Amino acid sequence: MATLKQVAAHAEVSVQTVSNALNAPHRLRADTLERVNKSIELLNYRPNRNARSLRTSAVELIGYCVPNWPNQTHLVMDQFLHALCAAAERTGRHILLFTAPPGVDGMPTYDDLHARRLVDGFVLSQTETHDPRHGWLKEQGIPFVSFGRVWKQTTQPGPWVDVDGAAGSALAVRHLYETGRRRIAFLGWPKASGLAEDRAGGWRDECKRLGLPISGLSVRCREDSLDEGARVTAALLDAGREIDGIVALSDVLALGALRELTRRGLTAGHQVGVTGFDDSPLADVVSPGLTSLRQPMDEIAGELIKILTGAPDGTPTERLLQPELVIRGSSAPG
Amino acid sequence: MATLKQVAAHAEVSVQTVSNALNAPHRLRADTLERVNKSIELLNYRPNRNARSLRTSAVELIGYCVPNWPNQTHLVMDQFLHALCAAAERTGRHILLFTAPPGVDGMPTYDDLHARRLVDGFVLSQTETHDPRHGWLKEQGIPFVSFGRVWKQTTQPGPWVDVDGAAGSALAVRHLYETGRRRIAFLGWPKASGLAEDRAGGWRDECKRLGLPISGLSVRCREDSLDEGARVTAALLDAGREIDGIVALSDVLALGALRELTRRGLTAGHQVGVTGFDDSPLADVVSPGLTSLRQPMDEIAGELIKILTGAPDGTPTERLLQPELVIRGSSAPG
DNA sequence: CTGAAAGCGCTTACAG
DNA sequence: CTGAAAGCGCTTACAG
Repeated sequence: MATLKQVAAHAEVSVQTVSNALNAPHRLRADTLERVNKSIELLNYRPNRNARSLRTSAVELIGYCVPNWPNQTHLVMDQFLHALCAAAERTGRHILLFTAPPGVDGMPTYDDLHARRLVDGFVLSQTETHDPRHGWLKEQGIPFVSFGRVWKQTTQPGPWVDVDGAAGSALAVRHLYETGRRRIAFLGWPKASGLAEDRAGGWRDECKRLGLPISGLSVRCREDSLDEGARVTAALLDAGREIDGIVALSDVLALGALRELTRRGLTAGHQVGVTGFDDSPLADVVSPGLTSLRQPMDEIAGELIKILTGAPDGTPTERLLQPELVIRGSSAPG
Repeated sequence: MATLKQVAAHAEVSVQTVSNALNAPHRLRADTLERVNKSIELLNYRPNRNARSLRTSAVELIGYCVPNWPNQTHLVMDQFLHALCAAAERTGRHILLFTAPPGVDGMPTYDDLHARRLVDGFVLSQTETHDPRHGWLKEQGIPFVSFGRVWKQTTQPGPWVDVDGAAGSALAVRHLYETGRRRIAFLGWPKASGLAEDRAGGWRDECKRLGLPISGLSVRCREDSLDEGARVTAALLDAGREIDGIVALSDVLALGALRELTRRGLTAGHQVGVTGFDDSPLADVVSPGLTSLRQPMDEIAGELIKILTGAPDGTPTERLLQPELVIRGSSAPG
């Protein structure tokens, strides 16, 4: 491997000039620049990143904790990681993956990675209600940005990017309404998580706005599973709610609803319109396909990187992005 | 941040001694070691990784190209990444994620990451038939290990770890046989990929061994989609093949088969036993669940890291691991 | 516009 | 067992 010194010798300039050619080319006279660049190319020179990082104390690496929740598979993680990676690379940075215990037990790992200068900062995701990581990192002065809000806190520590769940539900309700549905149920999650409340609120408000009934049409599932989605759908139908639309809080729940409809000889997208959330690979697995709310991954990733790497310190930044309804057969006009 | 120098001053030893306390503690006298360690703890010292890497020219980072194939979602990628990360961390290393164009167009990216010392080497996955990356990397002398074989080459460049697809199919056939099935079909893939041939071969051989028919029972799908799995299953049934078992090359294809069976009023796991490959999250999405062949992710990851970081140069290493059959309702005794 | 010098924080032979 | 010195490959003020 060629070094800066060798390039300098070859181009008959000082190392400083070569460094400038790379990092501040405008400082060089045109002919010098050209000569240096020729030498760089000829020697196939690539700056050693470790030397640079040591000097500048910036590693241009962003830490991301790869989640491991067997009970809640992150079905769009590959999409998210690809988008995050691509966004980081657009600024000359990369993503460093690591594992850590959940919650506060994982903080020493975050701290260590930062202290040993393996990363400049972190992107947090899989945010939980009362997530302790944000406050901890902020207190330590470790740079981070969160994908997802920490709910149930008056003011969230640090910057975040999230997708507007309420607007998503409203979009789904409006779409079902426009395809002729008038009794639209909502399938929610177990305990009152912030995310669930957000999406439920959007359903409720939009139904009210459209003059649709909501009483008895919102149900909570015990867990995010297909079986629960099916069970709850069965309960709604058995109770004689006469529903003709279902907005489910997740694709998994929505698929459960579809299964129950099929089992009863009802055609999803015909008698009952169904929508899910996140536009996971599951949405394309059923037939007809599941209408679902897509998270704008590229935009999310772009904002995360921009905030983490660009925002001047102390500027709390918050970005709420809009989901997009991907329409498939499960919500075809009835 | 405390530096080595400050720790040395605090412990009243030379920097060299502190370095030894960290990297070769056996060289220190017990009391010196203890004194140094106390100072390290007191000053909350963490060695700067960039300085270390600059000196040793090892970054302890392993590159992994995050795939982006919308048409072939990597359904177990999160499992793989978690296992890979954990295995790397057990050796003090981490995973660096990056994106690159597919095929030979991506090689400059690999080269650049290595030349600029962002990574020591690479883990390749999503290996394709005739994958050009292996030969290229080997030629450049860039360390790598492949998860998955490059088929159609007499001798594959570089070390690899893979899962025995033939053994997997054989396991599935034997299981279906043991639950009473005697006419077991195989759902394969479009063109003759090495992976597809491998798995098809296992089905064929095991059927022959058990004295089961194979003629007309092996079909190729045009793509890895649910619809194709369903279409091909319908064709088999319409042709009066009287099948009572289906070994599918992927979970997606298997799910298609299940859908078609359900559509015809047949109960999977009752009249027809069905198995898939990879034990993706999809396997748990259907009801009854899909029996599928699980790849031993932790073992795969462990071997990959061991080969990449431990093998002395020039030792070509090849590891073929065994999949495990995860039995669910789709293959319950008929 | 260009260059000589110092220094980022470590590790590695080499002496003692 | 411990220490003084050199050096990994860059960048950053600072002079000229």
